[in-house]
Amino acid sequence: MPRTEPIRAVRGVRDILPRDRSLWRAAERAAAEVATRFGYQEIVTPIIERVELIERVGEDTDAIAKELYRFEDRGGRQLALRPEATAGIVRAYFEGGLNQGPQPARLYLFGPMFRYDRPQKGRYRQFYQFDIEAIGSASPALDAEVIEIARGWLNESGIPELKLELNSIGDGVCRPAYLDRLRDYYRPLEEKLHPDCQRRLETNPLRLLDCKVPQCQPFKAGAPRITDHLCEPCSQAWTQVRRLVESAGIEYVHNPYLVRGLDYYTRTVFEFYPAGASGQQDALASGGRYDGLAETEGWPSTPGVGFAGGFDRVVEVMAASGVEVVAAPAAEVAVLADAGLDHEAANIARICRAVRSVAVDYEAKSLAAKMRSAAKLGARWVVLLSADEAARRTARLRDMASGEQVEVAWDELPERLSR
RNA sequence: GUGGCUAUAGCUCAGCAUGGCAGAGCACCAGAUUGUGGAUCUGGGUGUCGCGGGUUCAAGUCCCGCUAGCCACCCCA
Repeated sequence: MPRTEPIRAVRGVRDILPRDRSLWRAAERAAAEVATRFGYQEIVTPIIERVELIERVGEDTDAIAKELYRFEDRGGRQLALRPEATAGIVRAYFEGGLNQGPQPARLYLFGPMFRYDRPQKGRYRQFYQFDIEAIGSASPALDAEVIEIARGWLNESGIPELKLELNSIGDGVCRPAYLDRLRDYYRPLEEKLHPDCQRRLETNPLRLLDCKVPQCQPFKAGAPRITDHLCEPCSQAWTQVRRLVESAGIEYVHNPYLVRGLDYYTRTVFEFYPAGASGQQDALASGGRYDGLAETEGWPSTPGVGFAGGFDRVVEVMAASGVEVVAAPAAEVAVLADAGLDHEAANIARICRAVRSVAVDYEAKSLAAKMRSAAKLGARWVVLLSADEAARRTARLRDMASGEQVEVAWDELPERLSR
């Protein structure tokens, strides 16, 4: 028999198997419950979008240049697998007329996102996010609200110890003037910066602040802080957000180096880390305000705020912190019939399914082997059937915990199983 | 996109330095058990040694290329 290489999964993707699924489900349930409690409704948007939608909002960034999962469809359209949810949700907000309903539109979404980079631990080409967006309001109260939702989700997922970092990056009014100050500060130091940062100095000076290269670190402390140079509206919003977060009982640290690289981000930015996290790579959820995004997409200027949280990493942290979800057995009842009684076994299973989950073992194996399988399945009961009993329309019901076994008429099985 | 490490049974891995019969544990199957379980004992190997090429009398082992995985960098919209 000729053999070929078995077909394996595509590079950088993975399966979530039944044994892991219960933990994922717990994280998803926590997300949906918290979102619902805050009046957010679920939205589902396509995982494919026009490449312009993604490129428009992330032009020039490495992320788009190198990591966008893009392709051409059969009609020659340039498409991308979405790398994040916000751009698509904002598009749907206008296309679906949510801009004409009560504002803000409070929305949440679960789903896979894609990035085309080299896989490593915790970074897959297909990964899963929980996304929250409040679109159509500039109120700082919503910044605090989405922060509270993020914390609520992580807490209810079983991650109580969190670190919240918070910052404001101003807006189109005050940021340009601040960026000039930042450039003025860094220009004399240019030669001491590493090459990427020398380039950033002119192209994207905010990025200088969250550079992680050791040689650039000494200069950060003396750099001007944007929170000291906010315009009046931004400054008031910054004060409000902090006050609201505090009154929600949420501890945070102001990290003046927390930034976003793209112009449409405004004011609030935040990230949640697990308590012990040191590096920048461990953010469980990150978000902020994006008052310039709708306009970037070509829609009417509309404010919005939200966050995205990664299930892959959250589930990892849950497992590491000992969160355990009792997995339900695949079937509560296993039906084991002698050879040739498949019909009768299926009938009995159908009867029992009125009250319990039931799986039939149709394999041609010894009874001992079938009992072994039933035990491993976690079945609480086993229904045994021989030809004699089938003729009488009875079966033996065995309680796997006690080992008690009684002969029962088929019709009485549901009653006995529901005790 | 860059660098390092790795690839042998369904899974985890040993064997490779110094080329010479394809191995272990777990899992799985069967039996002990005149049909009844997760424990125990006994038996069973289920394999293109990732793929392709090269060196050699001989390659799982040495060399080259490719693919994939892991780790880190870049980046994380």
